[in-house]
Amino acid sequence: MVRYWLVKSEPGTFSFQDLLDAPKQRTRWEGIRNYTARNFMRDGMSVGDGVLFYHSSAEPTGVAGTARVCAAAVADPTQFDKRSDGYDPKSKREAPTWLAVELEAVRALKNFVPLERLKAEPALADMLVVQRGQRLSIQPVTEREWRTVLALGGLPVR
DNA sequence: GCCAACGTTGGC
DNA sequence: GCCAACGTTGGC
Repeated sequence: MVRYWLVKSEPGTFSFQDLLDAPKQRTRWEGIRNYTARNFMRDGMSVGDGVLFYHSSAEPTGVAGTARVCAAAVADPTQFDKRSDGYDPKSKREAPTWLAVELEAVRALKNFVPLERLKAEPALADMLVVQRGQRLSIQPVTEREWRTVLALGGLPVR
């Protein structure tokens, strides 16, 4: 069953263009340190799921492109790396606390869809990313929301 | 840079 | 197990 997701990234740290430029256009989605987001990766995300790549803390904020899950969640290596911001001294190698899926770029939206446009779209009124105070960095997206965002972005909906 | 909203931590 | 304090997120 294919599902849909939205992931947030600060483009100053890792933008959709960075994903397009990455080897094989893939990256491990490491550094997630929120239990709800981790649980989505562990229990929800499957290879092939569609992903909206959202730029947060940016000018403008909004959806820049689409990606897909290309590998299921494994232990996030940065939790064991003392030099990493994501280092977690409480996490044990035999029972890792934090996980990371792998994402692969699919394509940039033809038109970047700003948050303002998402908020203005009645079909997206219930979408998590437009809700006030919603800061989850990995969010489930309904098929209808997925189709609507792709249409706003000028991509054909497969 | 501000600050509202939220998640996590830790004292009790 | 409660909840105040704290740190972080992220829009503006």
